[in-house]
Amino acid sequence: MAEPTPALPDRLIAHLDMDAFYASVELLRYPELKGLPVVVGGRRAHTPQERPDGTRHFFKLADYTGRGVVTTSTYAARTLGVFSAMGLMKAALLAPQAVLLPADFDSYRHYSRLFKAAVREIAPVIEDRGIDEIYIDLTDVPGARDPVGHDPLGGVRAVAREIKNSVLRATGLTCSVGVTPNKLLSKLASELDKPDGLTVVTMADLPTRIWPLPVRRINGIGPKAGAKLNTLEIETIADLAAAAPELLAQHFGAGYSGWLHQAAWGLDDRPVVTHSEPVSISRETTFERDLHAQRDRPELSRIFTALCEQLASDLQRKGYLGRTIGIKLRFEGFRTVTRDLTLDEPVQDAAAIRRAAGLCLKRVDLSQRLRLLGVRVGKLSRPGEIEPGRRGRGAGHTTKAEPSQPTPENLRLFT
DNA sequence: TCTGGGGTCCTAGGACCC
DNA sequence: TCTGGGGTCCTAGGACCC
Repeated sequence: MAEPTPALPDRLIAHLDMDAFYASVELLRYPELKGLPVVVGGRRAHTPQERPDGTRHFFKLADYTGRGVVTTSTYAARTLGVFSAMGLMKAALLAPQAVLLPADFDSYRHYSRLFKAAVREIAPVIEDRGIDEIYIDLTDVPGARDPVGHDPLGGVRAVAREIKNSVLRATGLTCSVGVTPNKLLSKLASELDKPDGLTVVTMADLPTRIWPLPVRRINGIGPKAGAKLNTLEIETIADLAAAAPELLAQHFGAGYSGWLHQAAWGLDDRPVVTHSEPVSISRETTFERDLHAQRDRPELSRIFTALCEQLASDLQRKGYLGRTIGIKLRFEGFRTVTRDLTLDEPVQDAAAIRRAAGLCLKRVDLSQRLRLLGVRVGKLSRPGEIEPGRRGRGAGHTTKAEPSQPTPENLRLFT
């Protein structure tokens, strides 16, 4: 009698993450940079220059001045301590000789479409998680549940291998794939053997593969929750799994503490969501230098109008109207403030957005200098669509927003 | 050496309606 | 006149993610 085949999990979920995506796309264009520390980030103006002899001049990180951050770095740059979201000025201290390239999102979107199309031909149930990663439901992919030899997971391993090969053929880029019974574990698993990894993790592997990791690796535990867990002497996912649920409930809300416990035990039943509608669309910009509402009024006014125009064109191109218009301000010192206003009828044009955003602006004290200005549109609908969930509030419209800080001198600052 | 730009979701208080 | 409970919408802020 043959051994009974061990039961496969109900679901087979993959997480696919492109390796150092933006930087890798740049290396396709500039192969002479392969193996060197390269950083993508900052603003234009650092585009490599072609020399008469056909070679290229690249800008060095040391040459950079300004407010940018690292968007991606190559693995060579990471060994020097340069990681995503780090300020470029700080990165320049760690790796002055690293090559700096400006981000080229059109190109990244192109490769993003290519890799997703390649995956879709093999496994059509895909959830978009941004430009460089996806979840894939492999449960019903032909062959995924077939054992290979004595390996019950041989079939899904082969499918994942095929997906990786197909992505490489379509783009010239490598990716890392984790396959587990759910999204939470797959996201962790895809990182275990980066770059160019293929990692299959079952519930039985939890103690050896997942529990030794720091809690911060869990998608949903950020800097704040991570630091708080550490003060409770919860450092690893094993510590979190062993923590008394009452202890967690004392320090985190009922919902979050329950989720923390479930996550540590590798439990997650979220489905792979193949389609979703946007909730909001926004545009924001950080200034090269901090601007003052009065002294820099013309410049601020121009930027404000431009943001509204870009936003309106985004809405029109994507085919949405929005009923809630909001602004975001970031002051010197990084304090961030938002204001929003919900209109009776959805709008799509720059003038209406600008008008509503101007009303929001009047509710903010503008005595501090600004480093960022943003405009947002929410409560989106399609043209002609009856807005979901909107019930008339009568003609009264009683909740007229009051200025949260009565600052009459703001009234005509840059509106 | 200060920290981008695009998002989502959650919480909490107050207004308002039944 | 006082008390009250449920449900939804609006607004502001914050945590988190890519």
